[in-house]
Amino acid sequence: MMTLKTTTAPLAKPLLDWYDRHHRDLPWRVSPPMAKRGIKADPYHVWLSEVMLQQTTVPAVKAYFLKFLARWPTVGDLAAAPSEDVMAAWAGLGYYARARNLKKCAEAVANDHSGVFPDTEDGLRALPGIGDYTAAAVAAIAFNRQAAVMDGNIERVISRLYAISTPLPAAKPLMKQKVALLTPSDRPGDFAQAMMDLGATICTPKRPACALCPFNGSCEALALHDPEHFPVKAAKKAKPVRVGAAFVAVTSDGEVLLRRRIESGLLGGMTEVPTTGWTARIDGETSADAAPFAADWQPSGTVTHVFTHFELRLSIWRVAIPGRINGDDGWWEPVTNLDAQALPTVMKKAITAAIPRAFQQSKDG
DNA sequence: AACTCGTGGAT
DNA sequence: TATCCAAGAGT
Repeated sequence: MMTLKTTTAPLAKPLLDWYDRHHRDLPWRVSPPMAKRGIKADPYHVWLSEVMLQQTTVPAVKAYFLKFLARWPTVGDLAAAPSEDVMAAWAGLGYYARARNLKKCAEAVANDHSGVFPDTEDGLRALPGIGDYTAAAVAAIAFNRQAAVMDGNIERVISRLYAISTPLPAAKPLMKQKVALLTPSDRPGDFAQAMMDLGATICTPKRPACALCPFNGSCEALALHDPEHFPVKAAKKAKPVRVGAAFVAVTSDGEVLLRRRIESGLLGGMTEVPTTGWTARIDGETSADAAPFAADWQPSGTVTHVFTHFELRLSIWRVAIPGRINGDDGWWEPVTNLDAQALPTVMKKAITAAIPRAFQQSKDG
């Protein structure tokens, strides 16, 4: 007779035991030894780190997290900060809608919740920039709620544990059910973090270290001798290549013409040098005819930048002029102050192509 | 449901 | 070099 598989809930214990020994120490995390001494996670720290970590690697986040925390120690401080400062501090981290929503969320907490984060998944989910994942993660990690946390790491772990052959993203609801069944009432936050650490360090996309995995006696993908086959994903679309131009004008006083992009869409609300009207779907003009003002524009090479869904090749034009010229919009910024601007990486590349040492001229650098 | 939305490191 | 992909959210 066949043995019915027991409920999967008992898998939480070997995972938590593994986590107690092998957890990563991260700046925003209260590690098990600290928790044992009664240290509680700060919801502000948990929320800030979770937003930064959305589609972003741990190494990239660390410095930004520490910088934000030093500059805005509480959610109230962040709520009171000028948006331009927040966008400039976020520059380089990508997905800039996160920064816009971060500010909105901080304001909502400060103004509508007396400066205290909601302590339930539903309450958190209603805030700007907090989706299914982040609501569950903050509820579990900061408030010890038994929430089912599902991110890319956990999708991989679950898809292998149960050898789920349905492609993502269609398989997400099933995977979330599985996670909910596994999540314990005791230490749900550590369980979620343990699952993510496991996915990041053991159950990796390539060459998973199954010999070290606390689930290796239960993993169906390992039993099939092909863990790398999971998760199955839908095919991706090819990235189109778009072209455009960027214009770097420098006065004899060492000022560069900058302007602000519209609030929505690609690089929304960020600062740029004048560029032509390229988008993910439409090529922009590449010649100096499209410059913000007529001048002796000089070609300065091209910059290639790969976004998530398209590749951009920008023709760079530069000109040295005696003094300011009225552009239709924008402002003139000292080259020595470019580091303080909300310049996304693609714009730093464009400026560097025209002014090679532009970002080595900061006042305190 | 399918798109849009950055960046840099690993393989 | 090309591809993947990393603690996803908003529309």
